Amino acid sequence: MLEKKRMFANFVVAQGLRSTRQRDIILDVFLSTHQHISVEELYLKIKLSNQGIGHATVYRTLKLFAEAGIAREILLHDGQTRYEQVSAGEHHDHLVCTSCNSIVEFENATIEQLQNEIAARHGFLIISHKMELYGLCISCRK
Amino acid sequence: MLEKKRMFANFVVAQGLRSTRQRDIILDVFLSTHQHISVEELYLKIKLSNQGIGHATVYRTLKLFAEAGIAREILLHDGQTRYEQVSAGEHHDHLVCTSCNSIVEFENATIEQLQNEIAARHGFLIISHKMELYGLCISCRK
DNA sequence: CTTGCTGCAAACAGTTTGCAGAACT
DNA sequence: AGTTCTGCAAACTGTTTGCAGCAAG
Repeated sequence: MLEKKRMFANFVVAQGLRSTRQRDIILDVFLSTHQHISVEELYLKIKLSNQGIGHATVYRTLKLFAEAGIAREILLHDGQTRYEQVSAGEHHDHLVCTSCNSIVEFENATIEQLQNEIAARHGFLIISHKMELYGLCISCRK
Repeated sequence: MLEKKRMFANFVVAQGLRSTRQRDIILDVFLSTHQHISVEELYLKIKLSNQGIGHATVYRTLKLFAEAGIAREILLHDGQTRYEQVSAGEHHDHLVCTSCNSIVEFENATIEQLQNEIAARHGFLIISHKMELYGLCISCRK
């Protein structure tokens, strides 16, 4: 939460962007949400307490959050783009070499997103996942 | 291939739909594709050899294929809906409910493909994999 | 003061839909 | 003959963009 505010603040500075009232408000509201929220839902939530923040700003700001690494775009099958918080405790997946047992960690947002889609299709609410790819590492292939 | 044509034919009969020239053509072209193809790409492909099949028909027909279980919608981040063939013999992964321990099998060619890409990026040769998504199933969510 | 940011409305892109005519059974 | 299906174009929906004014640095 504070962690993410700091992350975004750093990002803003690093990219030479500006800190604005709107971005602060949108970040607060976004961080107060759970699950994946659509842009429209977030926009309406913001509108409740803060007049005069437009759709465009919400769209633009969420893209910034994604770039800053505090939000992730989720695509479901309802034609709306949703965003979810990138949670700190997220773990990495693994490439495991069956020959020398070396392990390489990796992460891939697209796969995570597909996992969410699959879960949604089955009515599941994903809490965590485990993915391990087994094979031969570059040195053991030879 | 023939299998899928039969599946669709059965579906058409079962649902009291009609067999039409357009649906046959679209199915042929779709089955001749690999990977996930966008509706527009498919439409253009069809147009090459068959004049006068409209966008709307392609959209409507692909939805039918999905209902019939021979195609699957894929969402990437480019704003276009894509479809991939549901291939038999695909490896299944699992959705596991942490509350009632029920397990739902699923399969997703796109994830498999991404896994290969990731592996390639790290010089790995994938032999097998395991993916399990943990969460709450539709009945345990309530 | 300079430049980036915002809100608005218009523009866009992909998809869906209404309808009259064509095609299947 | 009775319906469903199709093609077209218009309508829709979610998202992006151009621009004039506003605000942060």
